[in-house]
Amino acid sequence: MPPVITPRTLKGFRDLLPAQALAREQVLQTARQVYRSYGFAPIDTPALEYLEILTGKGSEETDKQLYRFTDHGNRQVGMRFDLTVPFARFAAQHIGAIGTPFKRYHLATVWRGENTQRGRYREFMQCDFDTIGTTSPVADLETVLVVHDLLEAIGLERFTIRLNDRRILSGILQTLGLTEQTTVVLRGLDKLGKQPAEAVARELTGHGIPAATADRLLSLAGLSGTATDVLAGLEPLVGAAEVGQAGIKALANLFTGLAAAGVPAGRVLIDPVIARGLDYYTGIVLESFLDEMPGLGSICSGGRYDNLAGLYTKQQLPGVGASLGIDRLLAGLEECDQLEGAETPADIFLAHFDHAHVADYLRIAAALRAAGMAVDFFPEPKKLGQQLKWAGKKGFRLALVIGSDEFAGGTAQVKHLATQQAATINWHGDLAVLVDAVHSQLEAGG
RNA sequence: GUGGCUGUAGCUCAGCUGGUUAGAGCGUCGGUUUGUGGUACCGAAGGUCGCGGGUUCGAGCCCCGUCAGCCACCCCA
Repeated sequence: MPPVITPRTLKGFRDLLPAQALAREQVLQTARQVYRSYGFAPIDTPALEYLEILTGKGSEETDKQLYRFTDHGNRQVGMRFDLTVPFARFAAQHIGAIGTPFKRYHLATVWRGENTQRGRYREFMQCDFDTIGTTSPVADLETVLVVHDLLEAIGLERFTIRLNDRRILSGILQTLGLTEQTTVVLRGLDKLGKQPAEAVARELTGHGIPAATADRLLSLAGLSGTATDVLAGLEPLVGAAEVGQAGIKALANLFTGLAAAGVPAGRVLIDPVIARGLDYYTGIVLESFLDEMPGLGSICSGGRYDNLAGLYTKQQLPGVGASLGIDRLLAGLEECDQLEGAETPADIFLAHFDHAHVADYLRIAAALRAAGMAVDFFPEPKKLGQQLKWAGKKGFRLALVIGSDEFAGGTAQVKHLATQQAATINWHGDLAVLVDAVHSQLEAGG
């Protein structure tokens, strides 16, 4: 007997059981539907890229997190750590074929060799969508609308989209004379949600920023209320800086658009502290949070950038987009027990009751499937009670019980597994009648 | 990557200052006589106490390492 190998998965990598995989697939399907409803088209790119493509940005952080290796052809290879960089390469390479404006979505797995935490894995999926080749505010508005529609379509009850515009921050930094310390300031502001204001203030003054200036920056966090209120509060901080004024105006217009599109007030608000770590954002930036779990972090983030593919082409490609972190979202929902527990994708359980009628069962199952219903036919003629117990646990909606008595009488029993209510169908051996009856039972079952 | 906490049956945990064959609830499986589940009763299976090493007459309990999870920093989905 050879020793068994311990079954295990790598840190940050995990298996999905049916309930989790079904939940993920359902969200993916929702994302596809919403993205497509706005005209975004799917693309795909390889999981592996030439290392130079991925490290081109030169950020040491991504360098550290990259999974990299040398392949058998002695090529330096990296695994993609997001979908934006591969998209930039893709756009640069194919812009002649796709033309602008171009709207794409991309649902795929990415890998980051960073430390794990709740909702943070080393392998996870992102659901990106972007519009490139236009600087129109309509595209910005549409991005927010897509995020809103998506979160709503997923069935989230309580979520908040937080919006800001990098130009406002730029304006404030200009007015305060802190343009040189942009990185330090934005990083500090980003922490305001998690850390006490004093700690952030200390960090800022530690970088040589005068205490009075730091206080003005921190006052950003105190701004709250409606979009109009917050923007009014930002005016004096932005002062005469033109970029900042442009940002304020853009956000004001954006909120007008959101209202026109029917987004409920309160779903989207302005958070002047949102900056987003990535340095390529230049216009609006957004993050979204589950109201119940702010600690989970943003589940859907994005923004506008001036030049997506500058590393790979001379052509300037502005764009705007966002990304849903589906695994983080699902981790959050699972923790709140908000995931549906079904372990089967099929609605109908067909009991294997009378072994002599296997051919009939197969015929019935085929007819139901042909009508678009998913049917699971139990493989063995176990005791009916056990079959029903199994079916109930798996989360089927209907159980179809047809034994020799039913076959003799041309009837069938349909059982709603959740409520235990049963109905008798008279189909007289006519499959079409049976299919219709089962279908209407499914609809009725809610 | 750095620091802190944690790791006992599928799940949630108990296991007194280290001492004989490691327990409970839930779940799973089987049964409570012939064709009907989630309630009740009976019974069974399932753990080399994450893994490896050390200290000890003796370790689930102590020490070291390692792997994994959680939290913070960092960064982000």
